[in-house]
Amino acid sequence: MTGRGKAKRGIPAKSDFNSWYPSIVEIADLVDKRYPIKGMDVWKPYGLSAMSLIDGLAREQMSKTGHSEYRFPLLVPEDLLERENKLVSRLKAARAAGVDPSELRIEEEDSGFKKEVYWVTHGGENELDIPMFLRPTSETPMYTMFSLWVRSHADLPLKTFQIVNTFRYETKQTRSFIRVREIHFFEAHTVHATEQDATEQINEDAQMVQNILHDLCLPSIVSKRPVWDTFPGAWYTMAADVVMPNGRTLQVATYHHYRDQWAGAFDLSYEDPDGNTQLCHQTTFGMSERLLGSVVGMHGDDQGLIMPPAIAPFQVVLFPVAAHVNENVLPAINDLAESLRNSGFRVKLDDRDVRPGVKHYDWEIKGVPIRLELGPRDLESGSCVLSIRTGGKEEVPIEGISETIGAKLHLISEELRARSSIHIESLVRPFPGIISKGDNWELAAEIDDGIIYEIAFDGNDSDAEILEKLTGLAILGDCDEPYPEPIPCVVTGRPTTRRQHLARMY
RNA sequence: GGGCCCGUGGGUUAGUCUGGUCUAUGCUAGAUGCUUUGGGAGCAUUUGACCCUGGUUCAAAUCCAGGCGGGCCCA
Repeated sequence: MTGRGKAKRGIPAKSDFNSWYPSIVEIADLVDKRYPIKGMDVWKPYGLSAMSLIDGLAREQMSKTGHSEYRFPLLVPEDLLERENKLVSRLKAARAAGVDPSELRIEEEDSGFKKEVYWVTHGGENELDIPMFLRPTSETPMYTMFSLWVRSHADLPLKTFQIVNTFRYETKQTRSFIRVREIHFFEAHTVHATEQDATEQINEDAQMVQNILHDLCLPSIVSKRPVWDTFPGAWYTMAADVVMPNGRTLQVATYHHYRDQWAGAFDLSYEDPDGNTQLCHQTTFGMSERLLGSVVGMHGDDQGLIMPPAIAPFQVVLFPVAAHVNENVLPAINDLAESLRNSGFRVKLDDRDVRPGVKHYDWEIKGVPIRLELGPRDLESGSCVLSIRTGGKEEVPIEGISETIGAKLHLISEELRARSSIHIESLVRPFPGIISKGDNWELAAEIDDGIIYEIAFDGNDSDAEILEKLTGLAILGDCDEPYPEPIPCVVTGRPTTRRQHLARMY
């Protein structure tokens, strides 16, 4: 890390995160945002490769836990949506009334879902009898088929997933990977005989999310979302939030326990061993390219991206130095690249005819964990020079290079985890509390921008609203790590172990 | 949902307020040649732009209206 200082290719300082992020995704060649539709970027090979590796992590988890990959159609006929809308409306009304949903009449209420989807209304020049929409998520198409597939308890559990593009007509400001209109979506859907089985699936989902985030070197806050922030049709929603450098949280994974609510709407039932018909219990688990967005946001620095080794499209980039003065350099580095490739590393040999400095900067911006240069001097000494993206440059022997690289990659992952843990800890602080002033509430002390506040909270919806109005922040929900001892709730004063967070969400 | 701002080569930018050698500036990126290679070399040659439609005017990148596209802030 010597002799640097000036901005590279106009990358804004990372301290100016709101400028840095949109610049870096294009400068590092992850996406091209110039496609003329808001919120629909072109995936460039480097970005797509990183995303595919993230998908690989998800597939690995799915495979280990007995999920099978499916692919459902993109288009959904409008009439199927009616079931979903009725379900959502009914649950919404039930919540508002504080009544058990089964005791409620079904109202013809438009859930508003229609506004968020893209519609296909024509086939050629002919208007379609039944319009179709582009899936915003796949409950509707999948559950329609599940009800055909599931007949008996022997068909359960049914554990499925797919990785597809989904569409949402976003009207808010879009951001690459963070808020997009064409979403690269991972969704796992499971069907179980009992609520308990479904609950166990939720636990399995929680573990899988942590496994993936570990590989991405990202700490997270896992919360059970408040009732008003629960996915439509779900019994409850769990979410993992990553904390971005500007202190805003980014929801990167959700998993929902549906109980038998969706099964009721989609006639999804099975015959139990006693010959009785029972409704199924379901879960879903979703992730998206937001995982890549959080990797970009969390690990990058003023020099560019830093790719965690688990998903770096190239873990090692090799380039020759002064190959023209010693004709042995090129064959030697080719051998070196080949041997690293055979050891299982993702390797790129950059033999472009440009000066070495250019290559250093290029690959630094793209966040390649290790750059390896080999020149005439190294041939003499039987060594090569490694530049580590998280810092440091050193000469190492070529003998045993695969082991050396493997160890370095491991250290880089550890370093990234340490950095992001420090980062998240520095942004989460205790809440100063609120004070009652007659009918009004006031903050006990000023709160800072870009900080996540931890609270003990045991209040209801309107208590939460007081907090959210006062702070301009949102409640993430019940953290999966409650307080060991009860603490007075910041609003009601009742002792509670419910640890929650207030944050500005993306 | 409410408000504000901006559209000039691939990127970035000057020019717009005050219409006129603007035949449109600089940087960067691209191409070709020479040359160079252990952290962004140099020289020469060269490609490439006023969002669209209409209006005002002798004259529009510049003023006006509408459209399209993009960005920001607030609820």
